[in-house]
Amino acid sequence: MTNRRPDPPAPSPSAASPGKPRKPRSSRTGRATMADVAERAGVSAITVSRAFKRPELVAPDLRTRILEVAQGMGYVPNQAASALASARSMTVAVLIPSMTNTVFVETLAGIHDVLHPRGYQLLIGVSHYSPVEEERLLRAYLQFQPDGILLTGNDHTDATQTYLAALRSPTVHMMELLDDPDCYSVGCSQFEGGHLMTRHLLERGYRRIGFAAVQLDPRTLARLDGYRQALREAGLYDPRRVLQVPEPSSLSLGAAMLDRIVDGEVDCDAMFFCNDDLAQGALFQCQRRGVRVPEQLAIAGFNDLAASAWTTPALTTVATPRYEIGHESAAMLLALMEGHSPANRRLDLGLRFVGRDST
Amino acid sequence: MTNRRPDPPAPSPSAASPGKPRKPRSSRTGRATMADVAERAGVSAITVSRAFKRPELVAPDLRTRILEVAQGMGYVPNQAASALASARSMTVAVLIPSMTNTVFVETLAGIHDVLHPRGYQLLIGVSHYSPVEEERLLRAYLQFQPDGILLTGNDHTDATQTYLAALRSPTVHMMELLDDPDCYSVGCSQFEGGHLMTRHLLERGYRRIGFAAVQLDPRTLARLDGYRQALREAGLYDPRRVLQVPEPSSLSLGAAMLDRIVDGEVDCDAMFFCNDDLAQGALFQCQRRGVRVPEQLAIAGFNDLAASAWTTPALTTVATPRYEIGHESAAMLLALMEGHSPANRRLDLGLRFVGRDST
DNA sequence: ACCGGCGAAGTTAGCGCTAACACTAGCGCC
DNA sequence: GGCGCTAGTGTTAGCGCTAACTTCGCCGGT
Repeated sequence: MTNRRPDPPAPSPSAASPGKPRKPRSSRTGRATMADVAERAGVSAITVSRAFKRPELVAPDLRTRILEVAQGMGYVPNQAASALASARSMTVAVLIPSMTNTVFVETLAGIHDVLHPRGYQLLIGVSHYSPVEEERLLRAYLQFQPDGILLTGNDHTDATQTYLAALRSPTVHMMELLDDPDCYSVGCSQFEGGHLMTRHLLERGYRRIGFAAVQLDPRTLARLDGYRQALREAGLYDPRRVLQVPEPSSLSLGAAMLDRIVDGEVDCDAMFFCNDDLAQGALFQCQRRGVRVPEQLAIAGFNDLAASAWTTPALTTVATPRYEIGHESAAMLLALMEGHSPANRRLDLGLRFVGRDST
Repeated sequence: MTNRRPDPPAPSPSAASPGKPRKPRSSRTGRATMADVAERAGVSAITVSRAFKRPELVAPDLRTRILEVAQGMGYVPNQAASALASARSMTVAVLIPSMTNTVFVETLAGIHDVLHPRGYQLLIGVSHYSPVEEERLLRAYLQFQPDGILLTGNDHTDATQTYLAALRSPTVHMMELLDDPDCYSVGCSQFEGGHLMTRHLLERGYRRIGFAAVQLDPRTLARLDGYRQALREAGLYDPRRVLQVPEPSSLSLGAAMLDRIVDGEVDCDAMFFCNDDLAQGALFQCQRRGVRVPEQLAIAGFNDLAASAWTTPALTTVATPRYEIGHESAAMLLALMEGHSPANRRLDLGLRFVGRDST
């Protein structure tokens, strides 16, 4: 047993008299500190630090002993102190528009799978598709001095852009591909996706193709552009076939939109919903109302969510590489954080058309 | 126009010569510090600190001026330094089993809505239903010295329990209700939910009621217990009607389970799926195979996900108050973090039976 | 005049850790 | 036998902020 006896306690246990500078162990938090571990192990604090952070610099046996002592004392390194001293927070801020949308959750998974093994923690912020909220979140997260930042899309407030420019922190934009050569981005072309699906519908012989959009999401609008261009190329574009609503997408919104379509508000033989949620809602509503899909109305979605393979009929859609987007964005960010410069500032991961029975 | 001119830059912008101890502004990170703001505003650092954190202690005009100066310099407080000095990280660790399961995402939303306005940041960890992984995550998050901890369920490793006991950090367990009087918990009775649904099926006249479970989730097993007890009370329990698989739940797993049931592996006239994902998958598969629900087979789920109202037929299920669980857990944690003791250590938020067409 | 009290600022001393350098053996080498 | 070299450890000096005092000035009451 080593000598555990601390200096005798101060006369009054409440007020810490400013007496001797050397405290026995454990600060106000009651947690063991690195100095406590060092003392117990008979080494200096820096050696304990190295045993944890730079193991190759410490003799193996000593390291083992230090880790044992630390474990025995329930020592946990203090990340705040480490971040302050080393100017590295081992933290990455991730801003996404939504967490109920599985698209972004899968992106998060991809990010996590790359960054977590390297010791980075994610600070996840949900902007609810609002650039202003995004700015607020960014400001909050900057307090953590994140070593890197992952943003969704390129729809940011001026203040956000200013912050990012003033900061030296590496930043990667996910989902959309940016043209700005100073920005790093990983994603796929939403425009191309819209174009792709519309061409498919044209090939299938549909001539009165509608588009159903929610306005919140800028990616939706890029798909709309693709749709528009494809129809213009075919000489079939008619703005009256575009149905746009301000609400966030949901199954019930898709159902409601289908009602408006079937009830004659939009004259079309095929409807391209800007995402699978809406399309699924529409399909469900078709079942309820007895609308035959695709005979009476063809329905297409976007994203290829899990349930889209299971609806009746199964939904034609475009698969987006969202896990990969997260994965590759994180990999690119990692490279930037480690001072490398990635081969490509703009990584297009492509899209995959998924033809099923609904068209 | 106020004077915006900063001190002239150091002669050599690259290497900061180790000359005078007084640095002009901005440390190695290049970011403005509190001292920089203080100097510019002509006050001491502590006043800047107070202007941000304890506004009531600073004269209003001075405070306004300080905030303006800070804004102009792009100053962002350093959370690591603040945490170190104040022993408060303004951080809460949240451990959930899954992020693809919307149940937990909605819980997160509830947590966020309470904690975010109070300035707390969430550290979100996903354990993938593994107590060992949960322990690893907890250890990682303890480095952040979180001011509070939110855990899911009560299925933890011994080491996790030890950590929590050694720590003084307030902890609230979500989802399940714990009997331990030393623990705080907010949730609903999974057992009661299983019992409730099974009673409903009995009332409807079903006599050969099966249960489909995934093993990963302890909450699932509690529902199974409720099911078992209800059937035992009715003298109708038969273990051969319990279908248990090890995989994580998904639509396709539900579909696969339905196949096994319909193909004769389980003799039943009603099937209680342990969650809506499985039940939805089963319903989809019924449509494909032409199994009439509920005439040939009744199907029930658990949780009441959004899509369950839209399937054909609509799914009978039990609604769980997951947003509320998150909300109330966070509220309880907040009380604990602020030193109050909540009225109730164990908050049961109840369940709601949702009868629809599938039974 | 004097005092107490209060509101509003400043001073001092760390929080727990790590960068950067300093040191000490022990080794091989000409 | 002194040199350089490396591996392994220690010393020093902060990182940027805030708790806990201390100080200052002003007010009103007696």
